Amino acid sequence: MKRISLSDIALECKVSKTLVSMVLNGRGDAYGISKETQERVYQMAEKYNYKPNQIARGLRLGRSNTIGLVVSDIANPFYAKIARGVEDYASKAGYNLIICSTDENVEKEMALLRMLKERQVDGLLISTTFSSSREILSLMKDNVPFVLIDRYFPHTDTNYVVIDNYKGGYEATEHLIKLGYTRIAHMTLTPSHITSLKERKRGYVDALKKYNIRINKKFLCQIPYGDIKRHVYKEVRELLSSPNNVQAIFLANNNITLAFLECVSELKLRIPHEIAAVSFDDIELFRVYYPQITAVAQPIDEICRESVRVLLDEIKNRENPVREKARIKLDPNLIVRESCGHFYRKS
Amino acid sequence: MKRISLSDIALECKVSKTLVSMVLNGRGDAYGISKETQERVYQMAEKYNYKPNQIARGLRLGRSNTIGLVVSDIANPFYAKIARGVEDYASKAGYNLIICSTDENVEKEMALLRMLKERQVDGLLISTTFSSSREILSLMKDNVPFVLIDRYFPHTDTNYVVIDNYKGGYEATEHLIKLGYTRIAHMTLTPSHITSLKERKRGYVDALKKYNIRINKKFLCQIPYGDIKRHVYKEVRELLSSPNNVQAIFLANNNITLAFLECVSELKLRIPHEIAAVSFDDIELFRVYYPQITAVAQPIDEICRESVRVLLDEIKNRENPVREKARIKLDPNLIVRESCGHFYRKS
DNA sequence: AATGCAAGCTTAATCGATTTAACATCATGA
DNA sequence: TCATGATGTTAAATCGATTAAGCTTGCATT
Repeated sequence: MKRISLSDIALECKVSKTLVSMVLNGRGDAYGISKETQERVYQMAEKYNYKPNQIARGLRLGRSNTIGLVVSDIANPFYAKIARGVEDYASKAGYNLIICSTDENVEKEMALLRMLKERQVDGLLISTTFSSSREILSLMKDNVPFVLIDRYFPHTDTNYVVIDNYKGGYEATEHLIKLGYTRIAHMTLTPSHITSLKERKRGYVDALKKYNIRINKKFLCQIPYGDIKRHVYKEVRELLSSPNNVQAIFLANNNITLAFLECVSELKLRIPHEIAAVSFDDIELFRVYYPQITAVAQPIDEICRESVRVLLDEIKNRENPVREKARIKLDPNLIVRESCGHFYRKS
Repeated sequence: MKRISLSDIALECKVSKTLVSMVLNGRGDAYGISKETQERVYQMAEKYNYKPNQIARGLRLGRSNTIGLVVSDIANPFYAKIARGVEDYASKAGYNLIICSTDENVEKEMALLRMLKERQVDGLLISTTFSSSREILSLMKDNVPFVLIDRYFPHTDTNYVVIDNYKGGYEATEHLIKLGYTRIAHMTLTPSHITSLKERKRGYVDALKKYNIRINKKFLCQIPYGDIKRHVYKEVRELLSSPNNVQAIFLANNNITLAFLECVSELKLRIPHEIAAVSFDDIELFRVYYPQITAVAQPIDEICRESVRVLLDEIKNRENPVREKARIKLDPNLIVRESCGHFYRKS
């Protein structure tokens, strides 16, 4: 019942632990262990179904071959996909993933980061909910390699792999404008310090400015995380009520759009006739929905590939801390479908 | 830069490691350490921002406080939700989660299980892709506590927390029958040994039998995992072609339904008029879609709560292996929405 | 015969925590 | 005065692996 350890194999083979370790790590030849002995060791390991204790190994080697992934909610399809991509790229390099959800809660994130450090993760991929880089900087003091993904601090010198959210917001809004809409709302989340959402909003505002459309404060809706559905309902009703009369809406992420569509369905609104919509994030639903939802897609695979690459690179070169940080900003991709139609001006 | 260890604190305080360990584990009083010494230790730990190395701790204590979650694909919304629930319940008990995706690939699952054992996970939650309990039984030999979730082997004595898939399949089909449909198809996945899917199919078949509806082999579609979309297209076209003329369909999981809806949208089919549909699994999309999709919902939170409870229980009582295994079968829940309408017999 | 050297293997330290058993020191009671 | 006990603390073993340094052989060389 007891698990088999190196010593057990050594004992059984009547050789030292050292030798067993060398052989099983494939360095038997390099250390000049005779073929016969090696064979004997392999046989015993096989026979007793020996599996090295990676915890002991990790302790000795000072690494865990584990990386931590911190996101707001792993059940959010965007992060679920990120998790999957990161899992694949990380496992190719022999790393495992500990996944943590923060629920956009700063204290929870701090506790999780602390715990991940205690677990000696070799590195971290973080979609942080922090509003300032202060807490993140403490990671640097602790000398834990990390890469910010999805959200970042432009003026802080850290690795990051993000997308150009400003551009995404701008293009989404511009798309609506070019179709003839002028009364365009934007619905986003609070806490409003989340950098990605801030950038999307800035893109929205700038696009309107660029086309000389007056910014209407009433068209800017902030939905609190945690009670999305109810607030979206309220806001949609107001946006469509007579003095406002919104024609189109730019939705800041898949969560909001989900709530929006649910609302649309219950209010029996027709998209795009009664309200046109563009969403950030591209989830399956948007291809399946009728009408199909125009969306700003994030290059998820690329985000995963790059962030893992940068992180592993950082881990390898941990000793050399004066390197350039990787600052990677990927382009989002506006996928035009049917949810914006074409606005025919009421004459 | 170097991380602070127990010895560092001990050295700094001019006391032994033992004492520091005792104090920081909150057992200072129990061991009769003087208040002043305790205070000194706490201060130093604080000052140097000491964080215990959980890997070393794990090695000594023979546990990792980690559990492994093995599913087919963490990007699948059903499993993403499972992961989230499990994360929450596990973290309450101080456990972390290593998540692995098998892609329904037996070899991959074997490799992952091996790796998780090497990492000394304290327990496993597995939605297995194995077709027989043989591989699973080897886990028992290794004395690793585990709970099968979502899929199980009825005749093998393991812990499991599953739902009554037969009942779900039966009720979904019966629902269609009672609405007047008789030409009812079922679309499910291969590999066909996945127990949950087999049970759903059995429920479908039995419901038809019960209501004396002849089972038509052509109405039973097996879609290969890995190329779902293309095959669903082909099958849908055939089902609706003249000699078949299917009126309703029972879709075996959210993956298939997603592909089905995409197909419906492109073929411009109307639900339920041209084809009625019930799906297994209940994802956001189904509430948002127009028409809203009738679905068999799984009690995800309960699955997570129970499986974590059983697993932690098993871990606690690892020494006593002759206990009764937990065999938990939860009820699914048919949520009637709009996608089945009411069949008016062509006269 | 003494030396050098390679081949093959082992000893012991180490990673950072926990824990058992023991050790001082001092006060108390017989 | 000496045993007893409480109080406060520590030495050393342990978990299971890795690795630097060292130790036997036996053989060839001088």
